[in-house]
Amino acid sequence: MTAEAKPASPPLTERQEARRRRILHASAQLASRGGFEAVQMREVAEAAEVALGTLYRYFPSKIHLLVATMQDQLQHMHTTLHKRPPAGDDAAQRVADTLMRAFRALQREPHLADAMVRALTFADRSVSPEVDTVSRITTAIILDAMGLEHPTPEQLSAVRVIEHTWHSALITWLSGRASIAQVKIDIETVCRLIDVTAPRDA
Amino acid sequence: MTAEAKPASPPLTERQEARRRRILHASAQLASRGGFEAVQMREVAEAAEVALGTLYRYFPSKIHLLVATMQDQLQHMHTTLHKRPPAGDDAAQRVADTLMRAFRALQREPHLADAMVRALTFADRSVSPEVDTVSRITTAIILDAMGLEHPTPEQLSAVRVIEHTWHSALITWLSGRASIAQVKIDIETVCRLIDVTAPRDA
DNA sequence: ATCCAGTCTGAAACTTGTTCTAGATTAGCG
DNA sequence: CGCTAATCTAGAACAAGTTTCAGACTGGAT
Repeated sequence: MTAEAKPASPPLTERQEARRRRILHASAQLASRGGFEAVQMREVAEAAEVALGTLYRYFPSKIHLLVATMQDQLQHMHTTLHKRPPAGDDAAQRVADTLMRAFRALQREPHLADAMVRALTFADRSVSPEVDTVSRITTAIILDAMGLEHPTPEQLSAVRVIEHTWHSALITWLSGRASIAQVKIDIETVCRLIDVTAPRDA
Repeated sequence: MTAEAKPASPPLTERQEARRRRILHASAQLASRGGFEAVQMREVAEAAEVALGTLYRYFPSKIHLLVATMQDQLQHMHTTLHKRPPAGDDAAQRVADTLMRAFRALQREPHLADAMVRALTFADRSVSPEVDTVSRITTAIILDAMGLEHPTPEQLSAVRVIEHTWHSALITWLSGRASIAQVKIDIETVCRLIDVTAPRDA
């Protein structure tokens, strides 16, 4: 389950892969400073030592770029979490722990988190495939924490609700309308759904 | 409970109130056609017969304008819902019904919904007060449906989670990544938290 | 009625995302 | 090696959000 599958329409050459990487790096770098607005396409291009037109060939819009940045970061987080899986009695606890751990990771770079999450929720239909990928990774993280291989439809719904809550709570925190304590409480509240939707082993 | 309180820093004259109304109307009108991108400030100004600078005096950004538009629409919806409160045995059912009713109302103008919700989640700190107002109205709608006067902190958390889910599910539907059926299921799932967090009358 | 401060208008200017173009470079191929 | 198609670059140009400014207008105080 290395989950590194890329559709890879045309396989990229080495230099192209390097360019792509430079671009994503520049994007994350700039985002880590001023957040969404600081990621200016001209600056990304310059920092990545790439022409503006090339940047747009790799990522057809600023939103695409930031969503791809999020994919990248989430991938990292997923493997990191894999190394130290949450210890806990029940699934709800483990999921809540995992999400709060992710949350603290994002706290370390709040501007980056801001840029990525704002892009994610602002994305329109043209970015659906990429947003879907992010969603799949998030789902995988949560299911991992739950320790489930074959979730029921009910459980999948609960997982989606948890994801919704996570994104939205993140936004309210990032825009200063909710405290970290409140986010924690709400995450724990939504995780109760895991118990509620657990299939009775009858 | 007419809930018409406006901080109203400087009380607006009649003509100013009329301008404000024309602007909001133009905004909703344009949004109903092409959604977020169709709400172009120059066009709003023209349709509202107001100079561009004036538009910006009333609403300091496109996001402010659209969030204000949402406030306006939500207010309508709240009063409409008041007239025909949901009938149902338990609170969870009533809340789910209410939200799905709101959902169907938004479905009638998907482009408008798109513009408003995208603006809402994209809003940064400078729009926090306005976004908070929207959140308060939404909370009021949900608490009304629950029939609660004095919710416990636990219940308030559940309500926030429901709001998170509502916004986020709306977005996934608007961007074509979830079906209406799925939204319905997820709304019903999250509403289970209402039962779970109901205080035991012991 | 007159005057002042605040408001509104029309238009230009500025910013940043996005598109376009002409010419250089690169990659793969015979 | 030499050719061709794809890719990359630099830079101009365009679009829409936002800011700015000079002058006209309005509403209220004297």
